[in-house]
Amino acid sequence: MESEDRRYGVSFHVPGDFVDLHCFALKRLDHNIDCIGPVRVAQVPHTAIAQVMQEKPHLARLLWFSTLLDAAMHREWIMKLEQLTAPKRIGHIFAEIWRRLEMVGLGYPDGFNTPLTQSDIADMCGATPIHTNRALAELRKQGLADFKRGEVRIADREKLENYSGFTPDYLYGEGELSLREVG
Amino acid sequence: MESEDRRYGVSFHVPGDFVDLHCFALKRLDHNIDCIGPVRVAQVPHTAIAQVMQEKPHLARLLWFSTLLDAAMHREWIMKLEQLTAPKRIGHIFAEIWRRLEMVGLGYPDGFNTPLTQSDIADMCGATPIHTNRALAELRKQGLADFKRGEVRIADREKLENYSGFTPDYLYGEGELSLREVG
DNA sequence: CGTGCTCTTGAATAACTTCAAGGGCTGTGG
DNA sequence: CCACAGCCCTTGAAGTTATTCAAGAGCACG
Repeated sequence: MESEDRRYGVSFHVPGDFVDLHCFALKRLDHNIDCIGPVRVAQVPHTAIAQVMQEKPHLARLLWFSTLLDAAMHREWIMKLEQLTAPKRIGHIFAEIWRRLEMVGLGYPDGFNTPLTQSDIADMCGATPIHTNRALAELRKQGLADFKRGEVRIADREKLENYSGFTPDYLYGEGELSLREVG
Repeated sequence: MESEDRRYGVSFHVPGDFVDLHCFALKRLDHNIDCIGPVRVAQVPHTAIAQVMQEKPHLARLLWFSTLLDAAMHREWIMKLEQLTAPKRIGHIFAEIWRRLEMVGLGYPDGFNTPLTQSDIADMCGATPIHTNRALAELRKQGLADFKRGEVRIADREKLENYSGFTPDYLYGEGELSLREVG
């Protein structure tokens, strides 16, 4: 809680996400976007969004919905940071990553893989890398999650989610407004 | 960081804010809304929003903008919780409240008044009321801010904002898209 | 004139950071 | 193929920040 120039994470994206649609309406960006793993990017010019907004109200609402999803996730992160200890924060973010990867078909039955390092996780959990390392050891010891160089194995999903106070509601995964419908 | 049923705060509103526009597009609410002080409320039926969205694209974009502002504030809170110690978090939230009250003409040159108690502040800063109390004493001692039963006096704005790592960018107060233009 | 809420203080414990050092894996150049 | 550099992870120990438990003071309202 000292160093001025430490990086901090406010959210993350999985393949398929519309990245930083926010800057379309905000006009200016209040954060940076870093790539951790390899990425494939499609760009959407702002003029195209503006046109879609005008011509297809249903799609406009869908775009709006997608940014509100980001806000809902931000709120959950705020809860996480205000209420949970480091091991629980990490368990919580693991639960979120796993669910979100599954939603785009990239999860496994026993966990997931990620390009994130322990330092990256630390940045997203408001802890030092060292403390994060010890928290990970704790999760491992308790049989909740096993992180090893980007491979995360989770024996019992319910156990981990209960431990971390995670409920997937805020991901709005059931939505009839799901983005995936539009292809 | 222990008790299960503690309340936590993810944001606050000042008079004039469109409260929880999010639930229009999300359909379902992932948080509660508490009134701390006296309030005056105007309700907007969802059907009216839907109609405006369809007929006035410019207004639709304004509504969208207003929810993105909430998301930007969420991000700043995440930074605050990940990076700052309790006294700085409190200084930060004081700076934000002050600015936002000023934007609607409710601030004073030397601070602001608020119905918030120390416990409420604690809920928004992820600290216990006791620790919040000591952090407030620290701010007082350092001449940064003086909280006394809802009256907050700030001698030197710049000093407080520097101390707390606060910059008002994320409030997008200069916007040509400012909500106030529409009346 | 108490009852309840807000605020304050003290002391013991827990959570987290910082400083310091070392181990393990991977890729690269000699 | 080996040596080395660099990153990622791990561990120890001391110090700081925050929580918990406990108790009491100040103020407002009925």
